[in-house]
Amino acid sequence: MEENKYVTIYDIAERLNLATSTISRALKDHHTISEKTIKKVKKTAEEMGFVPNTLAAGLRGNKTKTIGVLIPTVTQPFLSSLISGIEIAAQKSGYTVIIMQSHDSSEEEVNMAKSLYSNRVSGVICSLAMETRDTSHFLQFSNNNIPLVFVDRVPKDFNTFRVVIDNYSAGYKATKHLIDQGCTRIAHLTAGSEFGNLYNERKRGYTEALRDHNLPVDEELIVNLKSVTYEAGVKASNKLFDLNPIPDGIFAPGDIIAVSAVQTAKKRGIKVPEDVAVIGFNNDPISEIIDPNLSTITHPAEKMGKAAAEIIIKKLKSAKHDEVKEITFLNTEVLVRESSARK
Amino acid sequence: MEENKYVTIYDIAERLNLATSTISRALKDHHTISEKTIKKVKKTAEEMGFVPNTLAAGLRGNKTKTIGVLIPTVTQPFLSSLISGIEIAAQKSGYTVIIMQSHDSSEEEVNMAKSLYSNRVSGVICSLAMETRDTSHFLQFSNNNIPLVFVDRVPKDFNTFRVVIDNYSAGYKATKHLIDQGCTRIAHLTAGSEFGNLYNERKRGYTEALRDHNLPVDEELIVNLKSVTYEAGVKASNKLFDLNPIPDGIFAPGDIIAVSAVQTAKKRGIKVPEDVAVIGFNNDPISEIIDPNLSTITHPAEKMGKAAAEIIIKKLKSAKHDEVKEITFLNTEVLVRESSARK
DNA sequence: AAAAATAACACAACCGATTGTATAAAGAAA
DNA sequence: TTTCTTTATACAATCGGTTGTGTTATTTTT
Repeated sequence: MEENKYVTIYDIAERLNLATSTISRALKDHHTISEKTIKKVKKTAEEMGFVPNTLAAGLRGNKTKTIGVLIPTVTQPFLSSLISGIEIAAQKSGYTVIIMQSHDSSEEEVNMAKSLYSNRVSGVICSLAMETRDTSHFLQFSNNNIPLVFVDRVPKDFNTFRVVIDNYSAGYKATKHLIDQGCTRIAHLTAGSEFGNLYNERKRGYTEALRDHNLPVDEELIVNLKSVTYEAGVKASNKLFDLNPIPDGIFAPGDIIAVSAVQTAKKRGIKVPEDVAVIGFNNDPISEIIDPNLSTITHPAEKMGKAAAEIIIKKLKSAKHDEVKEITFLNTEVLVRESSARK
Repeated sequence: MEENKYVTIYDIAERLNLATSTISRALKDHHTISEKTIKKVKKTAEEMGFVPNTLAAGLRGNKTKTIGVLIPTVTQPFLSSLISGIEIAAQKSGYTVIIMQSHDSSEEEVNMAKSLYSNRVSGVICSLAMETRDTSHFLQFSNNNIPLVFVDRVPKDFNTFRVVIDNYSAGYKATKHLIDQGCTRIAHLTAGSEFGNLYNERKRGYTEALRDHNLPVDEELIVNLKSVTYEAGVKASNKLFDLNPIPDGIFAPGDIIAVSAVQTAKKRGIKVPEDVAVIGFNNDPISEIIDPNLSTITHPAEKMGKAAAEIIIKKLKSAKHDEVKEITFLNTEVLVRESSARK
């Protein structure tokens, strides 16, 4: 079989009797190179099957046009949509995306951050591992002026870009929606420890909405999940339905959990939304397929990915050394479907 | 703010009054370097915050320990699980994963293949874009001895590694299962053109199973989908349920389609599985959440990803120039749940 | 027509790790 | 003590683009 070695600009230079610098510049339409030469070089490059070596360029220029993405997993709909958004925006500007999964382990996150640094990524987008408390492994990026954007699950005290939704307001909206539907005994499933401010914020929105509408905050209606899985949701839902009286509304901070609540209710002969109205979070694909359709809070995953990537790309272009790292809030909406429509 | 520049082996060398070659070797526990020096170098490297520059190493050694993944999208459960498997296996061997989405466009696939080549990936894993007919853009890999593995959606006539399931046999098994449940008028939803042998194979399994059990192959029971979406599934299902008599079994080559069939049936007052038994394909998360639970064919996505990555890593280790590119068949199983359990 | 400006290209250093080869020092063998 | 090994480290080329600075032609200006 024919073994093509990689074609380099040296090969082109030799063939055309030009200097490599001329080849390099011609391929980039540099103004000091004549039209004629540019045309000739490009044609020859094409013919010889030249493909530039990104490594060489990156090494020399100390920029790789690569965005590192560090997330818990790629299999959650929210996160795969996030990636999709990142990838699309990156692609558009000629950036390449490197993906690593922390599997919600801090230790892996630390290693992978190092690996991204080692790969000299131009920017980093991260959604923190559930476990992560200490975020000092991200200092290597911010200290070296490598744009760093946290998305969705963000640290509290790290001065860098963030792309998030307003979880407090989303939690408030979800709860208010249930109140508007006439619910007065609204349960809330929550998750995460005191560190994961994401679920805490939603919970805060929930309690505030109750207070604002003169409803009591009943601790027995707030169930803390060990993990955000279907099974954990079933367990928690059963706990709620064992109460007497049962809650007449449930706000779950994720669609999988909400679905588990809906199905647990159905199994126990409890009608949704008549006996208990349910609202989820994320607008996962399953929410509009399940029966009854699940009301939910939209979580603009792809938009968030796009926004995060664009922040990085913009930052790399301007190369200004500003200290102000803005927080981008994306909008969420209450999506009313069957599972909560009582009126 | 303190601006740490990247620390290089030169910096370490200078600090310790040693040659860079010594540093490089010490960091790799080379046997010609004394224990004492190795310890000293490693300690200093740690202190100075040295992180090796992957680009430099890659450029020099002409190997990047990077696996390029080129797939239609990351948001399909099957594909995100595939990635997950790839990433886990890659991580274990110190490989990095670059991901690109073709969005089922051939044109993008061509560009991205070039981009992967430009990034000098060590190996490539690809699931073809729906649109792709011509696969010559993958020759740059095989011609340069860069391991190339096609997964799931593979080309017919390209001599390289493949990781697939036996779609024919899976289609046969699914259909036979319905026959075993007593179905005699089994419909099949299919997709893809004559080029996408994946769906064709499943269809072939379907027709063969019918023939083997002396059931007629009725063309009006075979509906070709324009796209593999929920909406297209609803449309096709309605077409089937407009028939008189309606089919008593449906084999859908994907869970989303199967779910659409189940729900369309329910909406029309047709009972699943009593009036019509339904079996899907893939074992997507939704299949065990939907009511009734969906019978399906398991599609070992993560295993396939793992297998594909391992083939590449193994190939890179042996570096043998073998011409035999094996096909890896992974096992599928009929997963009987409620939607087809009539007995 | 001489001076100045510009165009077109060549030269060579550079990015940072790797690695074959050379050298110096220390110890062993003769 | 001299020669031969062995040990430990240094030297320098290399990977392939990029880019600042020279060096010729060629054209324009005065």
